[in-house]
Amino acid sequence: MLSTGSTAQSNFAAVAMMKPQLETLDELFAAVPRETLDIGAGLFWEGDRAQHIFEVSEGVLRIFKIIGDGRRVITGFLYAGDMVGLTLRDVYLYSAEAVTPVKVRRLTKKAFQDAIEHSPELRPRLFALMCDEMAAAQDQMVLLSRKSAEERVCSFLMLTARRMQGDRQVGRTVQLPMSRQDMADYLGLTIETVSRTITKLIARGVIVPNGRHAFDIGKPGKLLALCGDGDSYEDIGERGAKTRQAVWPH
Amino acid sequence: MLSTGSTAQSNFAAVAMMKPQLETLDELFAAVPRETLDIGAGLFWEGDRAQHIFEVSEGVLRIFKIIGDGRRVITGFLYAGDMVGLTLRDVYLYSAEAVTPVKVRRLTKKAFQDAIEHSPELRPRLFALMCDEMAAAQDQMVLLSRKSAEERVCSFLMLTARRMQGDRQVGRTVQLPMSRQDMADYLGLTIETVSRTITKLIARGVIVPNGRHAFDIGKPGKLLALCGDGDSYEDIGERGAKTRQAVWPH
DNA sequence: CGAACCGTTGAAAGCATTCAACCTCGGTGG
DNA sequence: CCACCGAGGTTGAATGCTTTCAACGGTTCG
Repeated sequence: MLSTGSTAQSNFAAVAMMKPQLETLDELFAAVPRETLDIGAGLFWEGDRAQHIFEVSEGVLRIFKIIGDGRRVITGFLYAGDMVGLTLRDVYLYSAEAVTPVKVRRLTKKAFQDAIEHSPELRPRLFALMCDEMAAAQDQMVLLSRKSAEERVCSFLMLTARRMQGDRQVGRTVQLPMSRQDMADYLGLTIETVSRTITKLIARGVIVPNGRHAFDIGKPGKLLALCGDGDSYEDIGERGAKTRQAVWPH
Repeated sequence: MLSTGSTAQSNFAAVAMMKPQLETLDELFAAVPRETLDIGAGLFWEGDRAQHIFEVSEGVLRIFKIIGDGRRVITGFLYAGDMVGLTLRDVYLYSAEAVTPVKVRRLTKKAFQDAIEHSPELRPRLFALMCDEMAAAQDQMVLLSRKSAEERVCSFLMLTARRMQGDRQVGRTVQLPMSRQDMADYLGLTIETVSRTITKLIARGVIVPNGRHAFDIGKPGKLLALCGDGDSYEDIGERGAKTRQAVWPH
């Protein structure tokens, strides 16, 4: 499938000739022209033949699955720098749509695989990326499995705030480019519950509205405590001794 | 699928001769002695330094995270042939315990990485494995996000039945080695809800108890329809005028 | 200006949880 | 041998959080 031989034709060759030692996955896509997606436009659909790998270079994408009777589950939001469509299967397992105007670059799966296969630099980076994705997926399972509506919304605000850092996070502002419906479908709630929860957080001064799709974080410590992750940091909390089980003697 | 004692033997020979072309990830572990875990014993804990990669060669393991106030979320069950501890981070992101008596083999992370790095055969296999894991994680997000208690339990039964296939699935029997509490923590429900749901499924003849930790599937078609994945197959049930919303958004 | 979309708010209903009691089955010890 | 016990599992009733149904407010755009 992926030969190590010196038969490095394919469009990867062009890239390799210009700069034989790619060091980041970004650079892999650098030579490709950017494509534009309007708000709401689809990049690909669940079930489509998976022929390309994409890199988001601007904007926000939502990744989702739909089950039988129309229920939608958003499994993630992707920001600039994230990669989409990473799979070995022959079809995509989810759909991708633009939440905001989006710019992406695409590589054929084959080109991407060749590049990875030929670059000992890139492989650990790809591996790390997939590990991060798994970690995020597990955190999301925790959220969906055991967190209350308030904890879910607070976790989402914190996550998004963290993501924006270095990007455009001015002070303590969180940008939420997606609709309430998107948030609901990501958090496993209804649009009404999301709305009500946000209203309550505002009333308590935890967050301060700044337009409908941005909030200033009024009480960062409180917000963090309300995430329900309750590990360290919880200066505000009162919950007593935590029974951290003894380590297994083996 | 599993490496039995005898194949382990021959693989060991292959490795001993320094045969450079391993073809499956299984073989990587074949030369390593197996370790035994009693029921309930931990393999590693969330936060431990991640120094090893494990392969389950026998039994069932549960993977879980615990948040602040004792809430536990089981993110997966691992069966013979599955790998555990796959991460590039320096600490494990979850804990692993034995549900049944378990046998595992371990490789240091470094040894594993070296093997992968030197084997063009193995890399795509590892990649595929991680893709499968992501796919499973996303299915679980769908389950936790939008499925009813009944749909969750049925999905779990189907999943487990499928996993057992070829292994020890005799006829239409599903083995559930884990406790109801484990099931609840995996499905994002309480133990009582799991119990009640199972009772109802039995009453309807969808499943037939066969000891407390095994069920015969009385009505496979019905069970499948009740999973809520609602793609084809679901004409078996009665559930008359189900407002089958337009199928696909494109 | 009105229509459509998005978001908020209110009231009622529903599904899962919580609290509590009871059952069942192995294991144990008198 | 059998009574007792404890863990795991089941069942019942009440509570509660989120959902559902419905109406209203606000903003954007033709």
